Order: sequence, then structure tokens, then C-alpha cells
Amino acid sequence: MSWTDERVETLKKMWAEGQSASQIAKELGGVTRNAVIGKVHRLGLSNRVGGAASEGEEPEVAVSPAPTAPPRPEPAPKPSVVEATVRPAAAERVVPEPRPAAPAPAAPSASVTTLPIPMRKAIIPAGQPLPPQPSANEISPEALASVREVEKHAKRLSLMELTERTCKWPIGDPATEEFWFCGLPSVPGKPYCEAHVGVAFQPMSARRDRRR
DNA sequence: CCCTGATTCGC
DNA sequence: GCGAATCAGG
Repeated sequence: MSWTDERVETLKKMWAEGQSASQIAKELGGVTRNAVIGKVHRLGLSNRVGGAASEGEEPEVAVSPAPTAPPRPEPAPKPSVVEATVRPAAAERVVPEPRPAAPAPAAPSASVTTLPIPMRKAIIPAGQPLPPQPSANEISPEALASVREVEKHAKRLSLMELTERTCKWPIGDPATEEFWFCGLPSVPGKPYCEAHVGVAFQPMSARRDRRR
């Protein structure tokens, strides 16, 4: 592969957006991140922003006002399909992506930290109706408990911190602060970790047998 | 170990 | 000019 004008354009664009060299390399294909970095330097667009020089990461918010397509965890095999109970005023939904994640206030018990009693909205997000959530009874109680246990140890990654080797299972309510991605090591080739693969990919028979 | 960018240097 | 190897770091 060679650096055609088009490929260079993609490189410039992505680099400007703050994409990492490896992500750019994947996008372009046929080149390694080293090649991308080498090219970036030759093009003289090294330090992305005037300031900072050293060190590794943290996308540093807002470098570009109009990001094209924010990388999102592939829609992937939907964790448990749905019998979405469309809510009344669900008219203006913007995110059609079905998501797993439990509606329950996550791990309530010990997670109560030391906060007074602020956010009430944290419990009732109101506004945008939540995407269809797989009802708890879609999976066996044991499995559910097991997953909950694992989720306590989740790495709690943000969208930007996800990689091909991190579990992309969302935990919590996207409308609140109580939201993050599992982040544990994903099963090679799968988008989720061992525990979440278990609840995400269920044999049809098992699912049917469990339905009421 | 995973990942990041930076540099070097033979081709 | 190119990019693998290597370095330095989180």
C-alpha cells in the first residue's frame, strides 16, 4: 500500500480528530501504526495541539468541534433480543441501538459512597425513553447473579477507552453518572468478557425454555 | 500485558 | 519517502 492522496487525507482527518495511530492504521488497512506515525511526522503534523508534547493518552476532549462518527461499540450480536415494549411518548428516540445493561440501580448496597441525597433524577431519568432493556427474566437467576458479581469488578471504562480487547458491555443507566462499560478482558473474537458473552449469546432453545 | 506516540536508520 | 525496530511512557 502506498500513501495515495486519499489515504493521506484520511490520515490527516483522523489524526486531527484525535484518533490514535493504531486506529488510523486499522481504518486504512495495509499499514501498521508505525507507518502511520512515521507518515504523521513526515507530514509535519506531529503534536496534535500546539501545547502538550510528551506522554501517552487521554483523548483530551474537544479538539474538533464536529466529530464525524464517534467510535461506538459495534452493534454486535445483540444481547438478548427483544420484545420491546414501546413506551407511549417514545416518539423521538434517537438511539435505536438496543442495549443490554440492567435497569436496576446497579449495585446499590455498598456503592452508596458518602453522597448526601442529591440526584433524584438518577433513579428516574425521565425524558428520553431508555432503549429496550432485556428483562432480567431472560436469563437464568444464577447467571444473572454471576454477572452482577463480575460487574462489581468491572474496569468501568468510558466509551473512548474501549478497545478490541475490552468487554463492551454497558453497565448502568446511560442517562446518569452511573454508567460505564465493563472493560474486563474480552473473549478473543467476541465483544464481551467471559461473563457477558454468557448472557449475550444464548442458545435459542435455552431462551425459549425460559420464557413465560 | 495492553496501548500511546517518538525516533532511529537501513532500504 | 517509507516503516520495522526500538525507545519511553501510561
